[in-house]
Amino acid sequence: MPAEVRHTKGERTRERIRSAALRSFRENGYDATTIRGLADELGMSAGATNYHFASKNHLIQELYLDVQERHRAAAQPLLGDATDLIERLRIVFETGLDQLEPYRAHAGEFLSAAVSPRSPINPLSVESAPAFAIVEGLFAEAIDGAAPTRLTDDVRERMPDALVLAHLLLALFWVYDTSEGRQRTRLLLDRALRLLSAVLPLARLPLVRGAVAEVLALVGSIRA
Amino acid sequence: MPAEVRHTKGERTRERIRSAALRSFRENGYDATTIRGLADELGMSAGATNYHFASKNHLIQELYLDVQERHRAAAQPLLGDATDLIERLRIVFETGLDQLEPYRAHAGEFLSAAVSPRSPINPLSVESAPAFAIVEGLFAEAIDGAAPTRLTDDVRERMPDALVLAHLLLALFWVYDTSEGRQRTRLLLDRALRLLSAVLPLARLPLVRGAVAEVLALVGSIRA
DNA sequence: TTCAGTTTCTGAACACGTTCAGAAAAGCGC
DNA sequence: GCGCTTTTCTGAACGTGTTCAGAAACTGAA
Repeated sequence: MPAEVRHTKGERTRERIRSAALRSFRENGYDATTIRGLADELGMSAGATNYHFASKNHLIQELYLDVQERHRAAAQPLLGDATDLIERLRIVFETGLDQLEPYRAHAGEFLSAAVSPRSPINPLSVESAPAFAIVEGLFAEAIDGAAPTRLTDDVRERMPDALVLAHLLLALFWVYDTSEGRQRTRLLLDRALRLLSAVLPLARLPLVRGAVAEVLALVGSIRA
Repeated sequence: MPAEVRHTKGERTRERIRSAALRSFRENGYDATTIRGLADELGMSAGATNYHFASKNHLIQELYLDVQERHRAAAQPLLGDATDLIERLRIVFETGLDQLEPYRAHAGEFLSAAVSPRSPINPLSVESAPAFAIVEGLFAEAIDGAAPTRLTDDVRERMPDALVLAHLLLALFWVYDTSEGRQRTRLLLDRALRLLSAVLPLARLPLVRGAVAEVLALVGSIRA
């Protein structure tokens, strides 16, 4: 018996299924990854995978976590170099998109598998919260570490939550982006950040400020 | 032979399938509507439905058209009474949401069935263009019929396209809205329109105007 | 070591959407 | 009405995710 085999047999099997699924998702996409295929490869029956993961859908949750952890690993080192708020946001958005590239060829399959509000693994569900807490943390870090801006507190504190949703929207755009190398998504991000930097000072205007805060709060309320 | 039976047999069968599917979608949702169930009800074999509709997914296209035509029928009479641009937009958005209510219970199923970019019936696909042209026409009508505003032309002409996407986003929010009677979605719409009316004049500012036009153009480019 | 209790897995079954060879029906020119 | 072509439909088959009764493997206390 190898020295490092701790945990129960179940945990080991679960991990084997997890890593085989992640690899197959990346190589073959969601649809072409079949339960029976995974089971054959691992020398077990199809039903066995359902013992460890309630459904094929649940395996995507593992993919979320994997992507978000890579996102953090990619973004944090770069955040050290920038002080401007917009530039820091750009870093988080850009590195986030980078993590999606391996799944580009099959992005639509994952989208439709993940998007149903009934699904326990939809991005806004409670079950997905741990994964998206990572991204929210990144945005909070980007804001907190920026040179002092003239944001009012009510707007500032609602931004990370809204930015996570903006990031999900950008990813949605990315899925539908058919341009070479998804350059249109990158362009949109650049232009949207420019626009944001132009209008952010306006968020201090009396008429605008309250409306912005309200909309941000409502938008944020959609997450479970 | 009845007097009004024109068309070929195929057209009549296709129509029978269509209306049975729309009724079942409304009553039972997408998942619980099975091909075999429809076929039994209509006294035909399952394969027959596939002859008329390439896939179950394609039946949703019929639902799109149905919803959009009801949308137009609901919005147009009300547009006669309003002259303010924001109020006219509100009418189009509100009546659009109204049409979704019958499908509320199963909205998630339809979303995940419709959302894949690979699917021929995703809302941004060429195949969906006829349905969404209706909504785009409604928004264009809302803008054109409004009292003169101070919009610049480059922004004005890109608005209908962007508003259709805004409408899709609002519908996305609606799908995830768990509040009683989807009141949060209505509230968000109200507040977003208020915000829009506060910032729309700012779109004339030199620095902002170009950025707005660029972002609108990019956002619109996502539609096939 | 033994054995009872728990965890893990098997293998068959089910309902589903879809495909397709070929049968049946419809339509049409004569 | 006849014969031929085209349209429409059948019925069986396939592969899919999922379920579940019961078998097997594992675990820990006696």
